[in-house]
Amino acid sequence: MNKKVKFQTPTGMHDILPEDQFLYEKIWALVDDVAKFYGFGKIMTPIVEDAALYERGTGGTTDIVEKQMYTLKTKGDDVLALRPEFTPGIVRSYIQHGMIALPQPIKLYTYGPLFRYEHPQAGRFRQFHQVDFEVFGEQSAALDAQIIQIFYIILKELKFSHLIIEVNSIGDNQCRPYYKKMLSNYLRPRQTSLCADCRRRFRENPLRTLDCKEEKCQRIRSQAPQFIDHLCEECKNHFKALLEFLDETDLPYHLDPYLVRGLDYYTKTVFEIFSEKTMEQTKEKGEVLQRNALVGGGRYDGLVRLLGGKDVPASGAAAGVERIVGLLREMQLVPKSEPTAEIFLAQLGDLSKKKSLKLLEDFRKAKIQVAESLGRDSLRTQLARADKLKVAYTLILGQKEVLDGTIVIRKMDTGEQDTVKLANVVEEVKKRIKK
RNA sequence: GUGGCUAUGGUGUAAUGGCAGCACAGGAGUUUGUGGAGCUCCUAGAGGCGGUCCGAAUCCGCUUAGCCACCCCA
Repeated sequence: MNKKVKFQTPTGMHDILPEDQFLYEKIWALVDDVAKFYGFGKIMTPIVEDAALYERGTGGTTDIVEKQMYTLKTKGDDVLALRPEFTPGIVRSYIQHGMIALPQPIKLYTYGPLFRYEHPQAGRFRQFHQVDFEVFGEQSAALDAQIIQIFYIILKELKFSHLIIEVNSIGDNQCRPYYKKMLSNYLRPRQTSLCADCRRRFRENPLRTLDCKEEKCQRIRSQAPQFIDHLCEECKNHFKALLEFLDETDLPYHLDPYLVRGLDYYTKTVFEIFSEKTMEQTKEKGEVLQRNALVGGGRYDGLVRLLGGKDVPASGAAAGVERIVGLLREMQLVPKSEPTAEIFLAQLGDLSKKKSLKLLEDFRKAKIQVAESLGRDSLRTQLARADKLKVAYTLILGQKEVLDGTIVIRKMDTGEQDTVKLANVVEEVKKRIKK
């Protein structure tokens, strides 16, 4: 290895090695399956978009846009950004392709890498993956509930047990300005008692003081007017309908009146899904409750219009894949990776090595996984390799066998060996692994 | 952007200023065509740069990276 230069993954980014692929593949397959059933079509949008799409869509005052975007200038002087989240890109696609002309609702899903420039820590990376579901053109809370249900199902299928769904409504542009004012009026005389962060939040986005973890702030907010008491009629009804749908589906939700989300575009429904396990564990460590959501989302009725489309209601959510994978590992819910091969082909001598290539192809056609070690000549090492791979049978094709047109089938756990005709070996193996 | 902790073969670790050692993994063997145990041998290491010192993995400075926390978020 070169002593001077040591290349490694950029900060906050990781290789997903062959031995870890099965977990990701399992998640993709599950998501495809659930999405298909619920009528969501897969969409893949570019990893880079016009940076202005996020500045306008995600919101110029959000951290994501203010300090976490990877932007780049092309030779043609376009300013592009590595996507920090999915929603604006999908909204752009909805508008660009005139999906409004299609029968609504339009249900879309996707998954892939996202990029945010921030300091990496537990469950937080600069390149990470999300699974994302979006619905356009339907204002009913039924769709909000369905999205929550879909993510709940996905986590359930991955064997998560203690899931909790936090829901809230943050109103719309009818009632939110009104409530914001009310909250500000309440907070203003109490500013000095807030923590330093909340004093800043009070100026920038008073709603965010609601989910502060500082005890003194929590004391203050407990007396604060609650948004759900001051929703406008439409938002109130929408929220009520959502809760009824959730009751109907038996989802274990919890109304958290202090749940507000950082993105500017949310209206009405907001929700997050946590594993209670993470909460317990962080409590044990004596730390402040860690709120690493597995899933987060909500309704964004104003975004399509904001990005240049018609006034189309929409709702969506995204799950953090690395967080899911990390938690699966922590809770030891990680399934053992499947054995890579069922049988092993050991060969001795040039002639038999030549026959091996063709034989392997016969097994591939029969859909039987065969491992081999064609680079090695010693039978001893080949058997050792077969043993390590935990295959049930090893085929031994030696010089003698090649001349006789036969092959040895060795049962690894007992050491029993049968000699069969080379022409029949696929059939013979099939017979044995079926048992 | 701020703060705390850390950095030794591929992996996990040891050695408190004096020969970098161990385990696992990997490779070659263990009498020539039969695995799992044992044994023998081999491969492979101080993140980088500088400083102190006769001598640095060890002390100091800077830097890079990792982990964790704040902020914020999936």
